[in-house]
Amino acid sequence: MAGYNPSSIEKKWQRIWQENQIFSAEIRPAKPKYYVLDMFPYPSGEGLHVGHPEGYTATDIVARYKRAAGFNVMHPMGWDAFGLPAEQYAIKTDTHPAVVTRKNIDRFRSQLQAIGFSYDWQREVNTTDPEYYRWTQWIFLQLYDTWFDPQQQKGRPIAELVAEFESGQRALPQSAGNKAWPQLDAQQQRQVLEQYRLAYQIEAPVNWCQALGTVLANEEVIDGKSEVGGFPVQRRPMRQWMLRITAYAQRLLDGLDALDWSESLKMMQRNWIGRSEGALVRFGIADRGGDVIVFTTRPDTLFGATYMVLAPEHPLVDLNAQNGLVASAWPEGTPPQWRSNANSPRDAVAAYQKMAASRSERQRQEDNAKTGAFTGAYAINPINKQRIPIFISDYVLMGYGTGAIMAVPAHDQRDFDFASAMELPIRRVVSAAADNPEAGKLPLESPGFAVNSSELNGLTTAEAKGLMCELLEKQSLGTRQIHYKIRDWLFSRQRYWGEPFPLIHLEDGSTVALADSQLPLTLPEVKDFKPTGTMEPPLFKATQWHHVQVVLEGDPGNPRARVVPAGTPGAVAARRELNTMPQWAGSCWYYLRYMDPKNTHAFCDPEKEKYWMAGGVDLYVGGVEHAVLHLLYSRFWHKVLFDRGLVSSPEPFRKLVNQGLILGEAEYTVFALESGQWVSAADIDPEFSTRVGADGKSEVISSQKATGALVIGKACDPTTVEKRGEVFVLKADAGIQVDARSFKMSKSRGNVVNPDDVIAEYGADSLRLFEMFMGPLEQVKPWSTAGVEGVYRFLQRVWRNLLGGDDGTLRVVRQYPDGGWACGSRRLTAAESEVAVRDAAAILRPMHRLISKVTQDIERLAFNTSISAMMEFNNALAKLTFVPMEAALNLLRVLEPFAPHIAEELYREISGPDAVISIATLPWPEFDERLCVDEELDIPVQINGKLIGRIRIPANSAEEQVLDMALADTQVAGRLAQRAIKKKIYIKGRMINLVV
RNA sequence: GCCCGGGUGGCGGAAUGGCAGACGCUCAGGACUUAAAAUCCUGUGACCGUUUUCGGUCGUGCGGGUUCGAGUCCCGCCCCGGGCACCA
Repeated sequence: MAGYNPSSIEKKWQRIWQENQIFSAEIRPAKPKYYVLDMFPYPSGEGLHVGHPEGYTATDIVARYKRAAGFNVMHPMGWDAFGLPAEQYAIKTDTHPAVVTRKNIDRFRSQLQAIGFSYDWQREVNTTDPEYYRWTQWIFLQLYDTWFDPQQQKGRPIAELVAEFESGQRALPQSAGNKAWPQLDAQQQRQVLEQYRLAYQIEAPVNWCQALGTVLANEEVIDGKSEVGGFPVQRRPMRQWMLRITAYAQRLLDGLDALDWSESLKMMQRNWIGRSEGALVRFGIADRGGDVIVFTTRPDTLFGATYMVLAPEHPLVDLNAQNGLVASAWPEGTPPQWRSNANSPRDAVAAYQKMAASRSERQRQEDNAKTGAFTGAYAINPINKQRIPIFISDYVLMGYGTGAIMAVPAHDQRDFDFASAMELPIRRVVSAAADNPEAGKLPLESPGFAVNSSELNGLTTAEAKGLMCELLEKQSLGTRQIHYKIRDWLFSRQRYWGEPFPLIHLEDGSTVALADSQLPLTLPEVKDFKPTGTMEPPLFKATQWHHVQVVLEGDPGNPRARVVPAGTPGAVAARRELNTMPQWAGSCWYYLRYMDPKNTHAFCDPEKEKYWMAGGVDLYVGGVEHAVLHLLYSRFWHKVLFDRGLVSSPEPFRKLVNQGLILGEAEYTVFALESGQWVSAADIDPEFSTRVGADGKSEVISSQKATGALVIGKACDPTTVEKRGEVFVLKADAGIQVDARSFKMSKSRGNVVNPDDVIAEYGADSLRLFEMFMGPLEQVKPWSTAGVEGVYRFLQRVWRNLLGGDDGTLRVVRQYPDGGWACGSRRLTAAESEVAVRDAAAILRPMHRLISKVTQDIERLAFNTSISAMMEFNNALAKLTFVPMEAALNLLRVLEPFAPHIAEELYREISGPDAVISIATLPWPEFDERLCVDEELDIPVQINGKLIGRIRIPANSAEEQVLDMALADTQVAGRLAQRAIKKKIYIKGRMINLVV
């Protein structure tokens, strides 16, 4: 029998699985379902990297294990294929994005298939397929047709809102101008409804990225730059589509509690939603009337409010507005430090607004110094009627709360800093608890007891908050308020490669949903899909597609539009929406489509949804980078679908695990000046940057701390360094510290590992095995080529253990009913049979232990220790002369989820004509708890917690017997001498401790 | 600054409060070989003593505590990674 040669067996088995549909999932009501899901990839032009197969292998192991354990498993894969990178590439190479996308998908699919994942490929989905995005559009229309009822905390159909308006059960909004519903015309009714829909359009400042030619969601902007490409992003007013995710903020927050997700991930979502409890407080404007409303989380400190601050963009300080509060002359007695060398408040405010507008988010963050301008206006503190000055400052953000604050410098660091700069009064209203080490200091931000606060005095901070809210509410000066940081989701993009919105704009300015029968609304085939260079989307150029004739159907206040040929009676001219949806749209619901991917009547058959989604997806694995984007968006969509009765579970993903990043191979970097003289890593600036050196290899550049001289770091051979204490140093010069770490894989570093290369050299099974053997799934870990060789050697040993002894013979033996033993077709001699019996007895208990260990470890996703257990068992097999068939089959059965190709091949070889078509169809082996422990155990004996010796006992010995044996042991007896034993402790099967 | 993770040999890591370092890598020595590779065997936390069998001491970031017993639990620090951050 030839040795282990992965390339000759892997393709073969992939074909057999495919041809026999081994992994197809159909509803089998008798079996419990198990839905195991991967985050589907964005098929980039780069192809797979080793990070993809990490999570995919983990889910594949669980899928294969669960199938064997009697579950009906759904394990699908698909493509998240709309989006910017493909479009950017298409523009650069002047290829249609559809062509680029198709090519990338084909590449990804063949790469994934080469790894041998047990996907049900008949369920493959592709977000750019019109038959898929037809339902993305349809679900968007459900959002468009839903309003959020705050009383019921639930999304309801627009028709129910109309009914409530009609019956007068619900009051119309103020914008309806005191009219009743039937008095409004159709256009007015549509406008009222727009204010309630979960999908709505507004003209508002948005994140515009000139380089990408599109707007971006808040979540896609990091430090004022686009997440994709790192281009600058500006705030600009534009008409945009928004999704009212804020309505679901509380539901999204509450839903997290019951989910089996990591605490850190839940925390990220909680932070993003950003709930804070406080109050809205109304401050009257002095001498002028009107008021300013602020949001505060510390209503208890209202007596300490000594001034107010508005954001520079606040409407009340808009110098062009009618109702602005900025004074035209400095009030009498304005101190010079408030005047900022300006002739009037108007000048000061104008100058400050200009300065603030020119500062980027980044600059604002980096510079924490407090600046501002006095508006010349005063407000009245509603609780003590004090006159307090009103300032503007960019430390107050228009985007949070009301864009205005009451400043309490004694109990807020920022207010304290501003008050110090402007010489404003600071009034302590909270006294710290006695044990608080910060007691004497200001500002005091921690809770304590109210002081200088009239009727609040003596109350704890929590009590004072409550009482203040009551006082405010009684006098109509304010209300309790829960505020969320999360903003509505900006949902439109000015790009070509996305789902078109199924919406029609009428000439009267109202917007109407397209009729369901007209879905999918496909992207027009255009030659020129490039950004227009203006703020108009590329679809603007598809004039024919863009201008249409429609007829309206249904309730005139809430109609649907059908595009008809020109000249159709009743048709009116209209335009299509030209924006497209963002990349996240398709991934918001793909896990639902897998259940019924070819359905042309619904996004998913309700019966199938009920079966597969009961309790949600059972296991979802993917990268942590989607913590607040995809995972929040799809929870939102899911909850809307749930409210509308379209899905049966309130949360989509019951258990979620983030796989850890895989870093490049560990590198040792030694630093030197340009002269070549070594510099210790301890003596250089820890801020590195990288570049490509003259020899084409990547270099690290930094500077020498003492002199500032340029220092160049180059990779050095691990054999030239050694560890001294905490650090690595050069063997040649122990004074020179070397930087030792692993870097994120990147093209520029040249440390990217391509799975194709690993498969070509070691096979898919070794790739899978190593990815799992590296360490815990969720942990960040460095790649190691030597490690891949390690698992490859393990697989070779398994192969040789079963198929080739040292002399090249089959080593697997089986016993016939007549009691005789055979190795293949050869009967064993009497002497050999005796050996076989002994081997079978020797391996019995290790075999049960193996099954037990692997079973439990897969359940807790501890794949690395499962593999260790298999290695140990295989090492035990190597010590035998013969390998009993049962031991071999069980090893292969538990190996199959991890390394399926070799398991299949060996199974076929050793079981000959009895073999079933695939080992994957065999049930998972059972183990006997009693056979998992050895018959005799070595038990360590300690005296006062110190190891003295060990005794050998029968496994099921009673405590008393064991202790007697311990005391009888000569080693122990000698140590004990005649000291009295105070306490005897026996932990069953573990150890003995004698306390003297 | 706030909130999560995490710190165990040369490296990746293992260990329901019960023999720390499983398993793998690396390295060293040996066997096989004309030789090399591959393979197999042995050893591989540090220090000390015998320098061969063997024996001893220390050891899970640091300092304390609980416990018969702590890598594991509690308190206080240090360091690393990640997230959020002028969010009122």
